[in-house]
Amino acid sequence: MAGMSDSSSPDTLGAAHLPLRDVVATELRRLILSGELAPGERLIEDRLAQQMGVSRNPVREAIRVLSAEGFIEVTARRGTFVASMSAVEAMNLFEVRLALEPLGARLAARSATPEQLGQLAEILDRARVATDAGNLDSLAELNTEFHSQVFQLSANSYLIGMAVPMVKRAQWLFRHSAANRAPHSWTEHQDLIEAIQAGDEELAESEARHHVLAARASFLRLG
Amino acid sequence: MAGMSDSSSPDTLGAAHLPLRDVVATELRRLILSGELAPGERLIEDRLAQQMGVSRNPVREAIRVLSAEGFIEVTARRGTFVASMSAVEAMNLFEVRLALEPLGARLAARSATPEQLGQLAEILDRARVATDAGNLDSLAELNTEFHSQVFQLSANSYLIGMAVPMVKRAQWLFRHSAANRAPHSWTEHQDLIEAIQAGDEELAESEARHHVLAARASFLRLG
DNA sequence: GGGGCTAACTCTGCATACAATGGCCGGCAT
DNA sequence: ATGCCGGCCATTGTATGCAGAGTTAGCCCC
Repeated sequence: MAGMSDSSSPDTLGAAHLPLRDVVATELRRLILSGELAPGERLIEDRLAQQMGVSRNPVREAIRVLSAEGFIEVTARRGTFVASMSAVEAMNLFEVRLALEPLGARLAARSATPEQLGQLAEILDRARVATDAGNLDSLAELNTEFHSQVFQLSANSYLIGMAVPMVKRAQWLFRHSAANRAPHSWTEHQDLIEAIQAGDEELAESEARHHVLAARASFLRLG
Repeated sequence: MAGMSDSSSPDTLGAAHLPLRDVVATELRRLILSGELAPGERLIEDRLAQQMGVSRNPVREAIRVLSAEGFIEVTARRGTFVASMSAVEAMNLFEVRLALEPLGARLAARSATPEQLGQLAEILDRARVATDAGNLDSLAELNTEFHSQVFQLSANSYLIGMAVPMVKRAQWLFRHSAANRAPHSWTEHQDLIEAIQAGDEELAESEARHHVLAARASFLRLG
């Protein structure tokens, strides 16, 4: 996805700016994930375009992308709305996570490189700092980053393409459902890292499953 | 836009006609799945627009969708190309199928309605006809339909959204890798239907896993 | 007072027009 | 020849304009 990093942008010199559609898509994702755009809220192309200082065209293209990712719902000729998530849909999401996160963890354990593991550990460090500072917003984003990074380690690009938006949807879910269960979560992450680091596929898969189950249980209690 | 509307639209109450972006997206998918657009081939917006008799705008929006679905690859300012699939990427796809198809089958066994089961059976019937007629193209599409329908039965909309494009990618893979292993495949499908019909979640999951494993093995032999 | 008709407005869908970037080709110097 | 430089062309990126679907509100008629 064009959205993130491009830490390795091999593009031309300097100026090479991202297409506006990507800027808009990223911004829309942020607005939705941060809650500034409420679930069910209608998105008016023209208004968004003016707010972001672009024409409607990049906005429309971004809308197609966000729609494919599940962040918004489009009804032909009737408008686009920020996706909402019913309890049923949340369970649906957990069901899929329960299938994909253990797979991602297993593959990560199989093929992670030391460098990548370092990045994972670094996220964990930043999470500790954020925890101490009580910065919950930051923690939510780090949580997303952590899970995305695990999928990156899987080295399965098809899985990555599916899972990264899924992880973001999950982040959105937590933001809207209730507080985050920060403390538990990160010790589980620690366990997962160790399993991946050890290259223990079975254990990594099991830890990931356990983690998602715990997240679901937590969601159910709060829901 | 010349008037081609009359073909399918009752014209009575509003709507009725699909947005061109959807028409274009569907057509592009077909062209790619059928092989009329070869992997790696470059897609020129203007050319596509003219061929389909529309402006570039619907084409561009369709491109965003297809890109999100993984059928094409877009590099900013350098063009869009029909996605190709290396052996590694094919294995990646199978890995994800191996996670999602058993899940879909399990959920289908849990919540399928008789009506839906009828539709599944009907696909199987059509497949028998196509098999007798030796119509391989038809069989490939029916295969896709079958797997998509199983996911539909799962009643998990999030899963459906992910899995349906995945199934189409898999169809594309078979078309490009080698002939389809029609005979085996459909007895496996029969077994899967029976498990779903019986509401046996464990068995359905197991049958689905077995089916995907067999497909992968077949692919590996031919690859 | 209520049900529908209609007119006006809003917004989406599509097309056309314009800008800017990247690739290509030929010329020039080395 | 080889390699760099500069302009041209093909193609993508972005903006604007226009037509028609959808919605809403007021009006008429019952």
